[in-house]
Amino acid sequence: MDAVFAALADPTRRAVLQRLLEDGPATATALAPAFPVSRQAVVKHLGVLGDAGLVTATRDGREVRYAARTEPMVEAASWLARAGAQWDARLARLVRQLGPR
Amino acid sequence: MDAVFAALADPTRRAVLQRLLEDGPATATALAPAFPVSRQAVVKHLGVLGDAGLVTATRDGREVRYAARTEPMVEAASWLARAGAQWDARLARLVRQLGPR
DNA sequence: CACATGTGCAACCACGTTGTTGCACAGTAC
DNA sequence: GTACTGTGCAACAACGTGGTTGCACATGTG
Repeated sequence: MDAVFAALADPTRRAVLQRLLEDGPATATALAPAFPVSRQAVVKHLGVLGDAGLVTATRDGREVRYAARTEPMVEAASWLARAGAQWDARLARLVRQLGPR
Repeated sequence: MDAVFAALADPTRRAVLQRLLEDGPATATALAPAFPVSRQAVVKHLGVLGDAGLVTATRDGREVRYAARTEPMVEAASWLARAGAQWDARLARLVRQLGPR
């Protein structure tokens, strides 16, 4: 949970994640030019996202293809919903959608 | 948005927030003994939560009473829902609940 | 083989974060 | 006024983060 929120706290990282969600899997090298940082920086970001379970890396020949995962996002949303359900009708509705777990 | 996720990334901070959500407003001094850190540390955490809009501070005599706000939590949940809606049915349902904004 | 290209590793820097302690200051109570 | 208690401010240490660069290594391609 720590790792998930921490990963989402960086704007570049959120942008990388969105890109993977929208355009599908990609390599760090392919991703980097779309962002104002070096390839190495993107690799580090993908590492952080990976530690949080938000992306998976699969090797394909000499390339490493990164893909987004939604599971941790659901869990994060679930935490938010449960924490605030008592005080916010919208979050309470989300709890009913996601289940109390 | 950065500030909200960053604030939620720290476990102590999430615990403080939960405490405020469950037991209602409280002062930093009253809160501190419940956590394994000094009062000053709690004050700093409340400051971070405040910068993210997750708590508000209101002065009452010589005391400062902190209260939780759910608005940023809804926004964070909304970001998660919209980002992953395309790939996760649960998140897509949340988007319908929260509205596309 | 020789060459180009994608990855990985390491060092390094600047800066922010989390936590501490110590002390000053402001209200409240006697 | 004096004493107590809640806040605020500042300095400091330790550590993590985001970013860079440089170079080695692995894997395809001519």
